[in-house]
Amino acid sequence: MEIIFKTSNQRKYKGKSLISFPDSYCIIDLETTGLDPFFDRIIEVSAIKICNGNIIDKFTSLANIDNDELSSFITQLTGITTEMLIDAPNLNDVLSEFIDFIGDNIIIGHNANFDINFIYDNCMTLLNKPFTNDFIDTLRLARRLLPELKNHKLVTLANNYNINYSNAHRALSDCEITYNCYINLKNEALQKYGSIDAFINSCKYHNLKVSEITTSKTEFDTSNPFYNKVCVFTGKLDKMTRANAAQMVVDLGGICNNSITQKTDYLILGNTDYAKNVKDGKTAKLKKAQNLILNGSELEIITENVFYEMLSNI
DNA sequence: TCTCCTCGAGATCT
DNA sequence: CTCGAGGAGA
Repeated sequence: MEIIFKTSNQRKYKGKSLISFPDSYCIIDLETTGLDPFFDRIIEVSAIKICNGNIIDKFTSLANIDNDELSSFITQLTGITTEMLIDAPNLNDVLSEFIDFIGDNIIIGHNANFDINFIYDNCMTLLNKPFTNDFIDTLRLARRLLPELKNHKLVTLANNYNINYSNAHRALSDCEITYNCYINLKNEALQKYGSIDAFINSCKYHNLKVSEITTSKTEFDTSNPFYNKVCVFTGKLDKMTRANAAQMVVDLGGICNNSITQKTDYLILGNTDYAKNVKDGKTAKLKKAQNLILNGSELEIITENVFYEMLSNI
């Protein structure tokens, strides 16, 4: 049996994936012989250059694959045939021109990592330099802006915005489709979030703050065990999310907090097996709670199951 | 409070 | 790859 070890491709100088909506950029798309940059080859390269919101230039070229036979699957998918590639220029030359065309523009593509990885690896081997441009992925934007869609394939996005998809799967056509999607996604961000900045902010890392959870209830059963009690969670609950559990506590007139203090009444223990960075199987919150108890605090440490039993007895 | 880490789950590109 | 859930540490 033959075992093939893939070289570790770290792509150390690869650009960053950005969430932003610039007015100057290059849309790119590739057609290739398959999905894997290590085994497969680029057969078509296209780009559209946009400056201050206007299309100012386009680039497209096929690239030969040394008279290799193109698979029928790719021919059927793209319409590109083996014959069409025979007289095409070498990828080496195509790539040089392409890199010049792109310059230091921000790249935009649908599932941009796919194209960027192919370009990066071929730049390394053919031109002996990395491809470092930052990029914007319309797939990533679409997942954020259109979570209601079934999926976020380019065809689905195009249908959603009534964009003509009939010439899809040739590189320049896909660039045009991606361009139209990008314009629409920008509008989507404005409409759904009020401003581009508001959307970008919503993408930033966001911790669950259980202390900020509110309730619509106005009257509480003051005899329930959570009423006016301060609860803290640690670990991952098996049967519900922490947000849901915290909501139940708050709905009973309880208070949730993110850290253990003198005022904490209950520490609810979830599962910490998954967390490899937890030493001794004890989270920082559990250790702190145990110390407080040793010093005479009334704080109670309860398991997830006990927590549910207390809830079901109400 | 903010930043960075880890893990598992779920997609998309030709 | 990216995201969400959650932890650790400054």
